[in-house]
Amino acid sequence: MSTPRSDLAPEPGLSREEMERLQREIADAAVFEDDFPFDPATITNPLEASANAAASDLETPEAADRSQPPIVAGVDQSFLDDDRALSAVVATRAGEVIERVHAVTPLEIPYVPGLLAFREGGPILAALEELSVSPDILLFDGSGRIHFRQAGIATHIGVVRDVPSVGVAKSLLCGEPVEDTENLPAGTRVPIEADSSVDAPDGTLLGYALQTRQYDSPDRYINPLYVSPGHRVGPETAADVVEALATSYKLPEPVRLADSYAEEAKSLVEPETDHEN
DNA sequence: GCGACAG
DNA sequence: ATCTTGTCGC
Repeated sequence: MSTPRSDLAPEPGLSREEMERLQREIADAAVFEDDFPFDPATITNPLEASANAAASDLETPEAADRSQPPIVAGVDQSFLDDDRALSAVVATRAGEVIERVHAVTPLEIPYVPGLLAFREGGPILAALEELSVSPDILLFDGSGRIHFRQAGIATHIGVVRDVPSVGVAKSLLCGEPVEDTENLPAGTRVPIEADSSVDAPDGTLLGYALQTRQYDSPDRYINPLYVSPGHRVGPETAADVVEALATSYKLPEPVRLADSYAEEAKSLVEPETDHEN
C-alpha cells in the first residue's frame, strides 16, 4: 500500500532549526532496505533489454503489472536566472524514454549544504505532478542516506511521494569511505560509513562509492559516484541499479537524460517577468 | 576558533 | 549549479 507523506514536504519558509527537525522525521520515516514489488534485475538499458524480455512472457492477468520492466525516472535541475529553477523528469522503461516533463518554480532559498531539498524540492515535486506515468523508482542527482541527518534530497522526495528512490551524487557530502577511492577500477564499490558528522551510529553503512567508468591510461582518472539509498531501497540494490544503467557513461542513463532535458527545456520557458517594484 | 560541506 | 579554456584519446 502506498502512503505518501505530503505533510513532510520540504517547506522553504522554515527556519534552519525547523528544517533540520523535519529532516530527522524524514529519516525516521525512510526505509533503507529493499521494499518494492518488482525485480531490480529487470532494470536495464536498451542494449541488454531484450535479454530478459523473454523470461517474463507467460503472464497471468493478475501479474499484468509486472509483464513490463519497471519505469525508472531520472530527476535533475537547471537554473534559468538567479531566482527560478527548472526541474526535469525523464521516465524510461527498458532504457527507452516514455515521458519527459518539466516545471519551473521560483527559488526561495540559497543553496546550503545539507538543506538542498528545501531549495530544489519544490520544483521537483511540481515536475513529478506533471508526470502521467507512475515511476517504480526515482534516480536523483544528489545524496540519499549519505547526509548529515540521513535525509538527502533523494530520501526526502522518496518519502514524501512514497516511491523507491536512489541518490546519485558526484561528490561526497559526508561520511567516510572505508578505503581510498582514488583511481579505482571500473566496477569497484567502496562502502561509505557514518562518522561523527552523521546522525547515525559510527560505522553505519550509508552507501557506496561506485566506480562506473574508468580510463585505461596512465595518470588521469575518473572520480567515482556516491550512491546511496533514498527510500525503500537498500545500499546494494541502489548500487546495482546505478551500475546497470551506467553503461556508456559515468552517470546512469535516466539521470543523464534528465540532465540534458533540463537544459533543453530552458528554451521552452518564458523570459523572466519583471516583478513590479 | 578551524575545517567541511550534494547542487 | 554555471562559466570556460585546455588536453587526451579514438
